[in-house]
This record gives sequence, C-alpha cells and structure tokens, in this order.
Amino acid sequence: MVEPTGQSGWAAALRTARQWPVGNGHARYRQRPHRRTQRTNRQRSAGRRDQCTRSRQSHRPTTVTIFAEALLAWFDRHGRHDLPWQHPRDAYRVWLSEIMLQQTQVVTVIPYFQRFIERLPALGDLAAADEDTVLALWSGLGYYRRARFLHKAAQLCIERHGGELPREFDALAALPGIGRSTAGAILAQAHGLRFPILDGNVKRVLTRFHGIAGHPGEREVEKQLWQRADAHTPARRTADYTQAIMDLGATVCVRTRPQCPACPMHGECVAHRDDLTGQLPTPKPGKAIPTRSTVMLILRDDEGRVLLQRRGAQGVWSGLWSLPEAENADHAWREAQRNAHIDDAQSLTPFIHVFSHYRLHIQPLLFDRAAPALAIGDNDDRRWFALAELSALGLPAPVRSLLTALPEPIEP
DNA sequence: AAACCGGGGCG
DNA sequence: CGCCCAGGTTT
Repeated sequence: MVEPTGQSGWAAALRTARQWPVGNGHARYRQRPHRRTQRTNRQRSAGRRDQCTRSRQSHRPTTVTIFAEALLAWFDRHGRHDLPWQHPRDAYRVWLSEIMLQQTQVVTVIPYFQRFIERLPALGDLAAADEDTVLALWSGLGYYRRARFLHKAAQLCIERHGGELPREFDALAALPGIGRSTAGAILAQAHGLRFPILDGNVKRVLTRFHGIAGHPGEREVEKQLWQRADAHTPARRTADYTQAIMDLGATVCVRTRPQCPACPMHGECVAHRDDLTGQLPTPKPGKAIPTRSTVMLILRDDEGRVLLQRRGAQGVWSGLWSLPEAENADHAWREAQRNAHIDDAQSLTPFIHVFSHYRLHIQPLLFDRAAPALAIGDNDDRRWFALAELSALGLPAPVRSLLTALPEPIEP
C-alpha cells in the first residue's frame, strides 16, 4: 500500500479546500468557509495523523470532514438529485434500487425501477405478490436469483419485522440478498444513519484517493477499504454523502479515463498525484493457471516444405493446421522417425503461449533434410506444405510466427 | 473477450 | 471463517 500524503499534504488539503476558483464548480464551497459545528464519534477516534494536525491547528477542520465536505459540495452542484428512488427516499425504494444497481447501471435501472414500483409500490405488495409477477417485473435485468432474494426478504419482513424493513443493521443484514454494504446503504439513505457503504464505485474512489494497492477482493485490502469508508462517512448529511460518493465513482472517478480535473478531491488524491489512476484499483489477479509443455516438431524436407497435420475436433486449436507434437524430446524423435528419414535435429528457442486456462511451454525441434516416409502419404489431415502455402491455412498464431521465423536450412 | 461485483455458499 | 463462484452486461 502506498501511504497517503504526510502532514504537509494535509495542510495543503486545507488550503486546497479553501482555494478552489470560482467557475470550477466549487464556488459554493469556497464562499462558505468551514465552521466545525460538532465533533462526530468518527472525528474523536480519528487516526494519529489527524491528531497531529489537530494539535497544531486545533481550530481547523479535520481531513475527515474535508473529504466529506468537498464531496458534498460537489454533490450539491454535480450529483444526481432526480433519481426516482430519491423521491420519496424510503427504505423499500432504496432497497429495491440498491439491489437493481448491484447488477446494472443507473440509466438501465430507472425504467425497471419505475415499472416495479408502480406495480408493487410498497413492501407489503412485494411480499404478497407471487414469484412469477416478481420475476416478470425483473425480466431483462438478469441475475434473477436476486429477485428471488428480494421477494423472500419481503416475506420475512412481514413475518419477523411487522411488515417493515428493520432499522437495525444486524436484522437488515440477516435478510437474504442484503449484506454489509446494502444494509449500510439502506440505513444511510433511508434513515440518515451513519453507516458506511462499500460498493464498486466507492472501492474505486478509495483505492485511488489513498493509493491502496492490491486487489479489492483480497481480505486485507477490503478491510482497509471498509476502515477508510467508515472514517470518511460524516454524521451529518449521511444520505447525501452516500449518494455523492457513488455518483463520483459513477461519473468522475470512472474506471478508464477518470475525469480528475472535475474531482473535488483530486488535490489530495494519491493516485492522481502519482499518476496511478491507470493502475488502481489493482485488477483481479489472473488466477493461477497451470503450465503445460509440448514439443513441436518441424520436419522440413530438402525443398523447404514442412509437415503439418490438422488438429482434431476436441481441445484447443480444433480444426486448425498445426505442427506434429510430442510430450518430450524422446517421443519427438520417435514421432519424427515415423514420418520421415531424418538425421539431425536442432532445438529452437522455447517460448510460452498463454491461453485463458493454461499456459503452454513450447519447445520447437527442427528436423532438417527430412525425407518424407513413403508409407505415410499426404491426406486431408496431414500434408507437406511449402512455406508460401501457409498464408492460406488456418494456423494457430504461435505456430504461424514460429514457421515464418525459421532459420535457413544448413547445407550438408 | 475480459472485467465487473456484493452476497451466498461451500470447504 | 475465508475463499470462490454465479450471472449478464459493459469496455
């Protein structure tokens, strides 16, 4: 993990927060110097660095509030305030929107949300609906399992919680399809309670802002992200803040080509400072894939023709023309002798070809001056080809490059 | 053609 | 309790 800026950086944050120019979308913030009204629990328990800053400049706002304040100021001007689940912003509507948004972008969700809420306007309607109705309203969104969870959870609310979504975090997160982040989003958005969220947008914003490397799926990384998410979440305007950080991730701090100049936090963003937005968040590591190895036989006759065979219908490169293969050098010699009279071989530089599910270590063996065995003639699946003919054949890319870069035959 | 993503489920 | 996967769509 890359550590965020030191103390001088925090001082800079304070300056930055106060000096955004008019016309850059931050005028409102600039015109309203920060006055700390109350200290939240979070501010009280803020980290060491924070305390250093405060002890030196105890009248200044903490960086915790800087992040939230800057974001809220941005949200007031540039955030989305007209989303259908914001008016009214009740728990049922927030919940439905959160589940839909887990799998689909806002613009796609809106018409589905409206149709759903029109047909099943309250939690009781959802609980009472039959599953076919729910799935029909969901159809086109995909991930139908989540619609079933939604339906099931509504019925559980009737059974356990008097027909309402519970306001207690644990009870909420115990419902199917609602985990820590969705429970937090519902409590924050619908009830203004101070709970953090950590969806994909927030993960992107936080890994960049704090320069947190490592795939967010890793336990340690995710733990850090929740800590940061919690630390930044303000006690006041929590609902707006939650919407704001999601909006920022969705519209400014996007995965490719983020719009850093439009970001209210770019002055303190580690990824922006160190030009790491392209590397953060760290992409999912390609899962460990096995390495297999093969020997590819290049049998070349006096006229420069090479022996190719068509691959079977199964496995990789099915139906393509390719070189004969063997599992090791011994087998390669035996296979070569079956096909031709040969007297020497040279190992060419081995290389690795990567497939989605394994990597293939290829050892090319060149047998020059091969005299085709008469017993095994050309047929539909096996032929000696002149190099000039190769361009008309379907060849695997590594085989093609191998054959086009063959060394000149050594004269006897 | 891969990345994406909160939560469920499995080991 | 922690790791892995499902499931359509987007980049």
